[in-house]
Amino acid sequence: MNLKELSQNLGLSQTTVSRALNGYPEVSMATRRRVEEAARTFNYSPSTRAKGLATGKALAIGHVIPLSSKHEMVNPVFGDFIAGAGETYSRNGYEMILSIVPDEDERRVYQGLKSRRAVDGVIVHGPVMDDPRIPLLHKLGLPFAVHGRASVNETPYAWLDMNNRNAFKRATDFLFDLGHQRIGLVNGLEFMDFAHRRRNGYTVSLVEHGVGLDPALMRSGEMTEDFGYVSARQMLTLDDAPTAIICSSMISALGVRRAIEEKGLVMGKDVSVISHDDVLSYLKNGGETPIFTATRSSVREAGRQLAQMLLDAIENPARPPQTKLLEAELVVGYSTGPAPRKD
Amino acid sequence: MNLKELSQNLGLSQTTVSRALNGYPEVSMATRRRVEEAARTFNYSPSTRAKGLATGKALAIGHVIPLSSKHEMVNPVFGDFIAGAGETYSRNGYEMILSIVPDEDERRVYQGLKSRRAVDGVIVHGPVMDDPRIPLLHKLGLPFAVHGRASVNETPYAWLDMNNRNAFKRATDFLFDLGHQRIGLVNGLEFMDFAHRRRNGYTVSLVEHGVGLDPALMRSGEMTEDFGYVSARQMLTLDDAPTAIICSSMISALGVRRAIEEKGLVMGKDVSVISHDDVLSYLKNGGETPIFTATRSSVREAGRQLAQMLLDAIENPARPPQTKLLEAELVVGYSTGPAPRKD
DNA sequence: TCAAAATTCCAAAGCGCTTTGGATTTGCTC
DNA sequence: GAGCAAATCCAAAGCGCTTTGGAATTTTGA
Repeated sequence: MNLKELSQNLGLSQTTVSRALNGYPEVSMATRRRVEEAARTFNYSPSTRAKGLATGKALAIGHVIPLSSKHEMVNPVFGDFIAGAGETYSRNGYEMILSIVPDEDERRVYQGLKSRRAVDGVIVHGPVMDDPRIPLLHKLGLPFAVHGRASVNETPYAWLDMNNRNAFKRATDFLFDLGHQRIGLVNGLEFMDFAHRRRNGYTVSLVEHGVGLDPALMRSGEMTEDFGYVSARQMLTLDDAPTAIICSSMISALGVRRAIEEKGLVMGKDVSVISHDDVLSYLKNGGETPIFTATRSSVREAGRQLAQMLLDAIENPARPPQTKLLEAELVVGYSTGPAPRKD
Repeated sequence: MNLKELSQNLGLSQTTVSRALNGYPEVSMATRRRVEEAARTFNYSPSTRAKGLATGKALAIGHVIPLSSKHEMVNPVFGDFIAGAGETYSRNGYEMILSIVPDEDERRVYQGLKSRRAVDGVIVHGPVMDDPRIPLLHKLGLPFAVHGRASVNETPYAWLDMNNRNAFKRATDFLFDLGHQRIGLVNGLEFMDFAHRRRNGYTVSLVEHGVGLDPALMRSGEMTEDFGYVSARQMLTLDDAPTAIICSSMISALGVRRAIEEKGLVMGKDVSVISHDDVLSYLKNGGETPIFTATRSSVREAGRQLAQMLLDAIENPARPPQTKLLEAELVVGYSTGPAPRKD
């Protein structure tokens, strides 16, 4: 069923039917109802392609997920982020189109999306320090919004980020308050912007508390369970082992816990652990009282909001780019406790 | 830059330029080269929308990810699957469009995709037993392919599945060979087709070995770390505790291991564990020698192949639906060993 | 050399929609 | 009941592409 058939069926012109369906005022209440009714029974909806051609809008947003050729890792956060963004899109009549791309092809993909006029804008995932995609997208004139930030870039752009620095500073402060002095960091890859900021928050707290940085307590890598395990194990075999560990992801926190328990220690008593919790749907942090003390910020909610920001920006290109910083909350679970006394 | 501008620029008609670009024979080698050259320098590529309108193809495949309103879980497997499928699409000039949909809206979404002519076909994710989407898609006349299978459905359809039954039968057999007699199962939700088949494989092996089914050793639930932990802990406190546990997911296997170690037992010695490993990029199962003995089948590879099957089916609608059953390999790691002697 | 066959190109229609510019009808006012 | 504004509707152009049906040019064969 297409517009022509529908309008013939109703004995109206295509114009009138189109207007009725799109809420234009120059059509009577009676006809509008009649048209809507017919559209429903014939299961008509306008072809996105044709509509797009006519309006010049794509009614689609692109998500380009980088797939590092080095580590071949699909960001585990992305499923939930996409789920959030998808809610916003479907509420606004947009499609989401997804490309998963080896990072050396990224430039080509953005150019393709632009020149094929396939999308009205894109979401940038997983920004790295001084991310080259930002000047590229500026140059292409393709509206975009970044999940996270890319330090060092000077031109303004739209982003939504969790306050990584602050979250990790607070987490570290919290551990100091509990009396810990030796605090380890199991971080993500630090060319990723978020990891860089987290380290920064951690560092600042140490400095403020007059504690020197110890490279042996600061690890950075792909956030797998095994990475958490290996990192924590190494730290815990040090003569001067940490009494607390801050961890960038729930998955690696599981590994950290394993290392602790393997040593016959008790998490939350001998060694405290704070993790960051993205509130991923398949990684629940316990029930009412969380297992891990964690800085918590829902990545799905971030998806919802950032998508909306991008749609707004597309709607209203004149407005300067919006930005939004979400504060993580600190939820206290069983994995932290007062520093054990040195005896 | 659009076709018109490009052709004016070259002093050719739109027809000729279009033909040159699409590999039609009625254009000389010389002009073709000239056209291709120009397209490249002007960074021209045809608008997908316009092309789709003209050809009647959408050049897009839809992925509708169900989001159960009950558990709100985004299937953690889906990121890697999508990554695989995406490779196939981009190689074939297709876009992937994604909808994440509360399952009560699924019907509407498929109808929408169809009536908006937004996609040429769809991939069905996460089939449940006797999945209603299959008759629905048949009725809509929307080409589709299923990742997994949906038992009980009678009409033929295209699918690609891992041989879940066989994998879990082999895993169970393997444990019997090692002398285990009490074997637990930590399965996914058993209204999901894959989980149902896995349980089936497990059951058949037990029966063949003359071992009765014990409900206390068979758990089914959302495959989180915590679910693995809780399930294993319960089993291990039984008087007649299992000496081996088979687990449907690496994530819950981590929980199973935790429960084992918490009891002061050693995995692979006191309690053997076999997991299914989807080879997710963020959940590496150790290095050369895997940590967990596992039935292994790459979900990313499944994505690649199923996408190709769907494209073939769209290309060639007359052909009867293709199906493909992938066998999982059994990789032996440190988590299994001979059954401990009863003393 | 000239007609027939290839080769190379083009004008225009059509895909399904929106939107402009106008035409027709209806409802009021006096 | 004439005149005018408001309400209601429509024909046709245009979005950027593919493709049909032909026209113009070149090559070939006798």
